[in-house]
Amino acid sequence: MDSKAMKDIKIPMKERFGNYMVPVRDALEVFSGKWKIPIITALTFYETCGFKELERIVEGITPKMLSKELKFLEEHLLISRTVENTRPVTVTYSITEYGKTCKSVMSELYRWGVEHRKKVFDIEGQTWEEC
Amino acid sequence: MDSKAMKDIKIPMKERFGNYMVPVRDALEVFSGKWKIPIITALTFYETCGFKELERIVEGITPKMLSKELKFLEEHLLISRTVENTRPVTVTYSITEYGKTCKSVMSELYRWGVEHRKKVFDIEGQTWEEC
DNA sequence: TATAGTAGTATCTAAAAGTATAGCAGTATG
DNA sequence: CATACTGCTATACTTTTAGATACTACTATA
Repeated sequence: MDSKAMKDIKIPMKERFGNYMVPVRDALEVFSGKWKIPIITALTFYETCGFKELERIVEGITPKMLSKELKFLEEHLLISRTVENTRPVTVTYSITEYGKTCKSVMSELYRWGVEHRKKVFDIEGQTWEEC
Repeated sequence: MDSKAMKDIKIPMKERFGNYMVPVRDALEVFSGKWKIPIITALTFYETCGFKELERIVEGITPKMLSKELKFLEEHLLISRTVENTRPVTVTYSITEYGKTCKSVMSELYRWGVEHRKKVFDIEGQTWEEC
């Protein structure tokens, strides 16, 4: 008997799923990293913030990272940047209507993360509350 | 009038949300990176695969990365590793029941990613189908 | 004039993530 | 006995990401 006929050869992901991974990676590009979700959450909560305000609200971020992430989020249409004609010039960042659609993803990540923490860390005798 | 009383000072995220970010980052740890989702998807689809099989299915991955990611996913209880008593020894990796709970997160990431691609890239005259 | 607040940029460094290449131990096939 | 398959590991390297530190330019206040 032909052993090659016996073991069914599993075809690669791309062949099976095509570009299934592409939008998933797009989404991950937006949500992964240390700072994007905290910034989105801050702007979702406060609606509008200045640069220095965000620096204080998103604790630990450096101006370089904040600047970089804000540019990224603006390019991805999640936030908007407005220069106010004040002295000194102030810049306000706001969540866009589109940016608010992130909530569903973030709450799914949160929901799964809470369960995951229970599942994985309860074994090691830790509890979520202690963190 | 006191200007400090006028502008409401926005308190930091940690103070406002506590450890809200912790489970979100836990979830992102599992789903971010280049290979974890492809591996989870492959094992969700095929149920059980050998190491070399995964190397072929998840195209482009190196054995080092595959080994590393499989260890990670096993530690996080998403997959199980079984050594079969055959000659030569074969090792099979399977998705666990718990591992299947990733589906909800992945489909949310997919769903949002598809919309995002439309929103962001249609502007530049590209369409999702071309990718 | 010194200080502090606005919004950032520039430069350098460290750490993490990923890639390339090679090799090992075991078994089975021709 | 050479080749090729199984399941990996080791080493060195590059690329990406993030962080630390300092600095600019402008305005307002004491």
